[in-house]
Amino acid sequence: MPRRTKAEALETRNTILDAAIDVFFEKGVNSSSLNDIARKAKVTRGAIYWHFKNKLHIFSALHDQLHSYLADTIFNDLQNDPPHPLLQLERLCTELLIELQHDQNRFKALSIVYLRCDYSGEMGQFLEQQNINRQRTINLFSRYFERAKLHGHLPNDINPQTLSAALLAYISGIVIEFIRSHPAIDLDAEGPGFMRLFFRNMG
Amino acid sequence: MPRRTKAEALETRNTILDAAIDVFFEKGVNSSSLNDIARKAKVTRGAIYWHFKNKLHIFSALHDQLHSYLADTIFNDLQNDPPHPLLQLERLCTELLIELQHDQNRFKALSIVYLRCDYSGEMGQFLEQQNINRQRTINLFSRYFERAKLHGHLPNDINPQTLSAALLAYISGIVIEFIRSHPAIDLDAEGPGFMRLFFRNMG
DNA sequence: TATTATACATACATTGTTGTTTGTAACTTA
DNA sequence: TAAGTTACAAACAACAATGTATGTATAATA
Repeated sequence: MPRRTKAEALETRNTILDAAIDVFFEKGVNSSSLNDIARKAKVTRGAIYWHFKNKLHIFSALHDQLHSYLADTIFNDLQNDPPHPLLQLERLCTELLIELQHDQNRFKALSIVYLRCDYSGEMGQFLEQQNINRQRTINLFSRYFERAKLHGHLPNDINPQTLSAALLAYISGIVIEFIRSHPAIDLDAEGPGFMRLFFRNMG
Repeated sequence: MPRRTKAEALETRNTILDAAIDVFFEKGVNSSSLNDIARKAKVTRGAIYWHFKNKLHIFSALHDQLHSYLADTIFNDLQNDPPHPLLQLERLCTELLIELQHDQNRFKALSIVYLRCDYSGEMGQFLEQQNINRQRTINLFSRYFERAKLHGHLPNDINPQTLSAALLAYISGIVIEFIRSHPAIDLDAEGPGFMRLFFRNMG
């Protein structure tokens, strides 16, 4: 019995996005049909085509909402201007890892992005976006290391940009191995040790 | 003008596999049809269905041939029984990174595995295989670190298994970032620096 | 309150892909 | 050298998914 009010329509849109996450997580982005998503959301494909141009645009919406999170978290953490930037950064990274183990939605989202989609063809555009975000993250990490250098907590021969890129690679690696081998790795138990290893000879 | 001799048939099979790598790399595993592969290999789908049960079995053949490589390389390197295991391991990892930049086929294969396929459904079986290989690699890395400990090159409070897992995550992270951001990262230039960072506080 | 735009559901036409089946020329082997 | 088997090609049937077009009840609006 259409038609719905505007608020209800927005709700429908969110219902579709939530359903898409579940379906993408179960069947993979490519093998998920709009019918699958529609059934999960208990609407028809008509509703989906009303809110989104096609499956790519659904993924795009999910991708956007995922990708601001990391940068925002780091940016907020940087506002604290801590006296021990390295310790602060280590704690932040450790928390991010542990959080991943407990936040089911973030796990699903990252699992989709890293394991359940295929960035060929039109999906390639999202790689570019991920690279932009990657550079931003590296720059944010750098701020910690530059501060650490000012405090004399870091050897002079170390390049903050390189170190940041290394840290990002390290974290990405841990996250991806965690997801790929799930549930073989316990980030609650091993996460802090991993991060300690990276930071142990700096502070 | 069939039929071919046995040697020619094997050649056809390899032609199909080579074509599959190219097509998978271009269109992604999921979006590649057997017709695409057939055209690239200049055969018909009939030939493909003769040699392989379906697309999954083509991928399986590629996956197998890819996944023995890393373990073999490390295993061979271990035979040298070097006096400075840490330096040796650092060199090995650095070489692996640099090689990736120059070996087009390995790049394509890793790009397919990390970026151009979707491990949902039946493809999930390959994740299990990757985990087995992951454990094997960690165990091989551990051998280096245990030797280093014997030589007194490593602090006693460090667990070789954890360190190996960390190293693998680090390398995986670098490789994946390299592939995802291609061609933004130059492993010739940055690879050695990345590895030095990991090993600098040990030897 | 009449009208228009909205928020969908339903139905349809098209297409691409898959697995299978059938056909066939040539290699192999007894 | 004939029979059987192999290594494919070509044709077929069936489905599944997509995009679109149409229908429609209702909210918004003037």
